[in-house]
Amino acid sequence: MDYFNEIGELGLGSRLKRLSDRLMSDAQSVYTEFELPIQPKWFSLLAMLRAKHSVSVVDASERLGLSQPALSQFCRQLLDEKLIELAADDKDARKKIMQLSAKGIVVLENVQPVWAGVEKAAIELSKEEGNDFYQAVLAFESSLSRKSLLERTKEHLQATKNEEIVFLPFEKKLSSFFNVINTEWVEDMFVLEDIDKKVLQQPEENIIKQGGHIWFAKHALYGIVGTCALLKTGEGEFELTKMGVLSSMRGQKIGEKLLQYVIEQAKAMKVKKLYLLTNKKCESAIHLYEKLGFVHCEKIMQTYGGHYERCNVAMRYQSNT
Amino acid sequence: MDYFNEIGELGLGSRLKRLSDRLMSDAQSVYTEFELPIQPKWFSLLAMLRAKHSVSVVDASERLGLSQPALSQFCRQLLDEKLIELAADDKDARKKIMQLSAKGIVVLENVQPVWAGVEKAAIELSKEEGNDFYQAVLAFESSLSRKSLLERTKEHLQATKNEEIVFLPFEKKLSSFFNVINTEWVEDMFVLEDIDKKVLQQPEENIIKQGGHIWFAKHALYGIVGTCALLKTGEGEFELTKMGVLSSMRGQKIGEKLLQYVIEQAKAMKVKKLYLLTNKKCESAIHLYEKLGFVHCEKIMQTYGGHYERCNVAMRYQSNT
DNA sequence: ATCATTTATATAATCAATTATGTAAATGAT
DNA sequence: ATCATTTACATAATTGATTATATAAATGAT
Repeated sequence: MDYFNEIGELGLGSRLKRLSDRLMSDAQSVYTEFELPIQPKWFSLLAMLRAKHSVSVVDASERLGLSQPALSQFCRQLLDEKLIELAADDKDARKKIMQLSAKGIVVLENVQPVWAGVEKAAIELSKEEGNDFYQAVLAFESSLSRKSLLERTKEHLQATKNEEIVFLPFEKKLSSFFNVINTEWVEDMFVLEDIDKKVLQQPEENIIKQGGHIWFAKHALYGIVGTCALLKTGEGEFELTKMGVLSSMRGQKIGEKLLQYVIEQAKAMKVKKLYLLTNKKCESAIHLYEKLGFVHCEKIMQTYGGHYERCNVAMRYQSNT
Repeated sequence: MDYFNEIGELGLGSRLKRLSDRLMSDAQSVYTEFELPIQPKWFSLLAMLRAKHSVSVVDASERLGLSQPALSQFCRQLLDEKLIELAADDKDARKKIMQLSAKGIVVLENVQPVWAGVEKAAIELSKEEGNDFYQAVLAFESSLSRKSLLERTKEHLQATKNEEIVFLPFEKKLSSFFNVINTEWVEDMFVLEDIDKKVLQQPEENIIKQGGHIWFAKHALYGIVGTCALLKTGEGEFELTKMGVLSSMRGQKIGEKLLQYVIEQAKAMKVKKLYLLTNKKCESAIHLYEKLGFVHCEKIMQTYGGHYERCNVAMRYQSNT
């Protein structure tokens, strides 16, 4: 079964690639079948030389929409086959003017009937289902040259790009995000321990069902890009933990907005004690905690510091209102 | 200026290639612009994994219309990026079942909005000129799968393939054929001498204007494939010379038909003496001459043999009627 | 059960294009 | 007139796919 039917217009590029490969390979077979002494890749250049008599390398590359090195190579190959000859330009000594040799003229004349057959077949194919595929291609190309796919895509996405971050509460289907976003930064700074894996892989069991909370930061364009949890460690006592932002999205204040949101939620829930345990290596995080109202606290360290191997910093939220 | 507009449907394959390259490169730019951590070439596989959950390598290659090694490589690359995981098949230990990893699921979710933007842009582009380009592509694909371009081309050419050879008298625009066809075999057997070049490059001056004749054999499918000249060397005296058939067309009795035709023409012109000068190396040609009524002749050798450096065989046509 | 054939995947070699870069000639601003 | 920039082309390195081929597992005929 053909999967491209299921992804629709989104797969148009790959689909066209497949289509053109099919046509090109059929053309290749025609050349083989009728033992024509030319390669299909030369086709457009040879057709042009037949009609226009002479072109320079760069000129041809522009007209055919191929790179200059590609034409430079065709030129050499056709020279080897003696199908073309080079002439100098009167005004510009850098230019190489390609033109058909006597042999080239003869070969092309003789290839003509086969090309005519391919053309008839292509026209038949193009018109078979009522509409004219060839005309549709021309129309599509002209739409494309008015405004490229990239520009159009950007326009469609621009609107969403600057939308605010929104925050979502835990849902089962978001579990993977909690795991992946945290795994990324923990592995980056420490070694992922078994206790980490357990919590990250089963956040529902280990956080939510224990009375804790998890939130996610969602960007309109990039989806879920950050997460943060509150682990319940006693009545009205919560440890802020597993806060992370995708590395590709850092530097956009997403962490700050997320932390702010979590603090607001904690306040709304009338949390009595909000604290966190971390490590000196996490400098930028600590800087952020300090900025939003967490203060270093020896008492917290003594009470909870032992829970984690890598803990050497403990902070408590100090409401400044 | 775009040369493809001038060659029409014949250039459809190359044109579609260019079009798909443009779309793919735009897609590439979208990925770069929005810093998505996936490569465009993975797109169709990832889209499939997102929808279908799991596929084997060969299964995916068939559904996507790519080769198995291509999918095998995508599989490795996606494994390196940790976007997929491999599972074993219960029944077949050879199979590798690909499925998205937790990271893969997260990345794909986050890529989703961008894909949606590309899709919107593609739909817009496809429908901009009234008709629906996407639908036209589907229709074209279905026509193609009913009967390929190759099959259709063969059908169109089959009719002409078995048509008879026809013979044409000299025309200025056919000069190149006289030159190229003869140059090919002469260079193959001997060294092309200055006298050869002169006659071949200017057949009108050196043969026609001297009262001689040139004919060409034309194949319906392959065009001009053979040529032969009668050089006037006296009143009612003609030397049969410069007879050649394109090497790619040998073994199809074209030489025989051509020689037969030239002999008929000579008879119709009431030629008194028809002879030829050649070299022992040209065995198959000599065999043909003998078959059609030429006999070895010492007198011809003495009279005309000195004209050519490489002449060591002389023959005269002996009408057998 | 055994052996030949087929199937699933991997690896190597190849191909047709690209991008990046270098060289020489032409252009154009000072 | 001179020098920096641009243009035309060539060459090297790279990419993204292919075809050809090898290996191991499964299938199926005897």
